[in-house]
Amino acid sequence: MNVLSLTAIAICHDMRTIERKTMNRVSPKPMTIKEIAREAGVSTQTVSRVLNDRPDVAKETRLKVQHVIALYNYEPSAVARSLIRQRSFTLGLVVSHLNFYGPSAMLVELDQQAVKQGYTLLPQFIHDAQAADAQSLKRLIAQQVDGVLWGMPSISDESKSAVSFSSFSVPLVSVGDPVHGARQPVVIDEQAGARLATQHLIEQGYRKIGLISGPPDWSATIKRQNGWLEVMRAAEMEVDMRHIVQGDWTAASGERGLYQLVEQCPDLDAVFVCNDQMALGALLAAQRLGRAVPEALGLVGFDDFPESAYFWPPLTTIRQPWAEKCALTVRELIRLIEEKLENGVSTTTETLLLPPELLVRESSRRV
Amino acid sequence: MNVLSLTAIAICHDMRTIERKTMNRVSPKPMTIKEIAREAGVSTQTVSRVLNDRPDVAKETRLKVQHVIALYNYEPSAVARSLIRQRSFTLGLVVSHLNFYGPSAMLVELDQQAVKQGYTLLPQFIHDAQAADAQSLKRLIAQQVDGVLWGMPSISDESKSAVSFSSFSVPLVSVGDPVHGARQPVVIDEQAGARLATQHLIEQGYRKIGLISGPPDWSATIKRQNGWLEVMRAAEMEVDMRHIVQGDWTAASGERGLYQLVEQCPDLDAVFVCNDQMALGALLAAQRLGRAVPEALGLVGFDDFPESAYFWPPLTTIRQPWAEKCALTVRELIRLIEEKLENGVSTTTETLLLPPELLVRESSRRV
DNA sequence: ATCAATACCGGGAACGATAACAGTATAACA
DNA sequence: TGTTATACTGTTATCGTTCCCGGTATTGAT
Repeated sequence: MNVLSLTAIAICHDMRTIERKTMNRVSPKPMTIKEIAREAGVSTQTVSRVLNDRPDVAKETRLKVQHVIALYNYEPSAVARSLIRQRSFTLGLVVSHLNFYGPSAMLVELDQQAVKQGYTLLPQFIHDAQAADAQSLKRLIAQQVDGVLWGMPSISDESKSAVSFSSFSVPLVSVGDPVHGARQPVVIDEQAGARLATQHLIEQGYRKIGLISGPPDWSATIKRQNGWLEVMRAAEMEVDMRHIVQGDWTAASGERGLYQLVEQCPDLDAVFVCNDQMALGALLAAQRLGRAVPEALGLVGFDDFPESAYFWPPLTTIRQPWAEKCALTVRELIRLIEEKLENGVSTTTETLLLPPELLVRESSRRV
Repeated sequence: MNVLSLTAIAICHDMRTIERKTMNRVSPKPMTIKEIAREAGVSTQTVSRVLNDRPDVAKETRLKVQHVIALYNYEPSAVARSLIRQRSFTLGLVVSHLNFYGPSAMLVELDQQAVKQGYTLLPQFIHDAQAADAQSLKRLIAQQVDGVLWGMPSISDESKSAVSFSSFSVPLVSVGDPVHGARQPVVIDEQAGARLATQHLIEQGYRKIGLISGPPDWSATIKRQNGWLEVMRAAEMEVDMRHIVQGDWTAASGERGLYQLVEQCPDLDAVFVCNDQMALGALLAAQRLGRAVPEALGLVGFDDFPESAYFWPPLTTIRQPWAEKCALTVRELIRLIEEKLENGVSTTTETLLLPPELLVRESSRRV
């Protein structure tokens, strides 16, 4: 590639010339199994047998049918299939806060895993987190999903009561907040993660450790807060309300949080920030306050946001095994579905607790 | 909230105690319209009329039916509906790279807009970007989607040929890369954005401006690169291959990119980085090279990543009107669908070109 | 009292596929 | 020759809903 070729591309890609196209293309209706059958000179049943790889079709017939299918680029209607089979090979997912790293990372992980197991993911995005209720589940059921993943990371007022969750016609497991009626096959031990973070700060010699927490309706907030509290107590450190401020997971709230914290508690020498975005805000605040990190202020985040390693200074944080959690949860849901299909009953399994991991980078290593 | 209450929460939320639950709940099959009809003492036809708010039902009958529906928490099967109506009120979306900010932001925007217009979004996530082909479209068609949004931000080898895209049974528009057979109702003028960014650096007095670009198979890369090139040419600045390095949108590649750039071109005094994550990496590299930003190195990013304002120094960048683009594109797709349903033909519309916007922050303002 | 118009309701077909069953033809064996 | 097994194929019913039609009851006008 040289600069001359760049110019050529520049011209042909110039978007300032308004593009015109006609759209009057014919839109051929998709073929049906009946038409394929007619073309191939067999019954629809035989076509169906070919589609589903059943054994009792003569080799010659099968080839003929396959030929016609390929010729017309035919694809059987998933809708008609779901209706007759009472099965869609689809997993519903109720999720919100995709603008945050955690939920969005889990979405792709869940989809990947579902696809790998021969299922399709049907996500239902909740834009108003308070409005996630049984309604969203009903919509998924109407779509004939075989099972549902509850991925809401926070507790809405509706779902707190959640009467109708328990009497539910398909298996339901949670990858997000605990919810009445849904099992959590896999849970990450965020409390232990918070302990790791706080412990690390103590080991580095920090003594007055504050907390910037998340919104109180997220269970993650509670768990991380409790982990911090436990270690502080165990180390017999001073803990009171002046050491805690509440954020909303955004960098903006992290910045505000640190200002507030140093005001409430001037001799503060470190902070455990409950996620990395807020930690970024706190880093900016520290910079503006003239407090060098980590020399004059220790800092640990949570989540291992992909950009955290490139903050200045690089952020020490807690990595959560999301991929493993998602993979195992999907696998468990599918197990429940297929087991229910056989026995009519789903068995009990225990909750698996996965440990997070501390990633030490410069921001919390005293020099 | 005081610290004592925190302890209480700590105990009841302690996840180290393994949770046990039995799952042998009854799973009542969802009700059908037939059962509702029987319960209400009317025909299924009448129930259907009530469900669809048709006028010719006696007020009394309607109330009775509605009561039964509410009683059993009945929801009509979307699958059966789609089958008979030949219409699903669902829009397919083919998309990849959800780990990046852009695609993920567009996903929520598209969904929000679709829902607002009474449709449901059915995303099909492509995990291997090279494998996005006509196959993914066939799968969506099998699901009876009424239209498809092509959201792939890069060009795969498959879709480059893309023979089968044009003869397609439902309307298809693109919110991502241009693709043969799909219109782009709305396009963001990224080239103009890149011109704004580069122009701004020149106005701040920088003279040797490098470029850290993206992967070559993203049209965004080409456009941003061309915008930079145009302005450099117009300002009669020196431009050759030593001023360009290629990244992959990640912060890691941005860091590497800057090292490489200053090596190739030691008198460099500014960089236009094609997205904000790479800009973050470049900021780290600058820090490590001992080049203060913006005094000793000007820097402008692209995309307005939510965290950019909290980088150090805060990042000057280009904001793209994604929300507007998504909203208008969805609206246009729905227009095409409904028009086609009436006339059988879709009309031509011109492509709308939206201008991005320069956000000046400290990283590119010389002091 | 007759007729037409209106309001309301139900019966049957259909959407596109599969399940269950019932055939037909050929081969194999007694 | 008859019986039975095997290989293959077609017919009918079905999933849950809506569309198209026809039917009855009520009203109002003549």
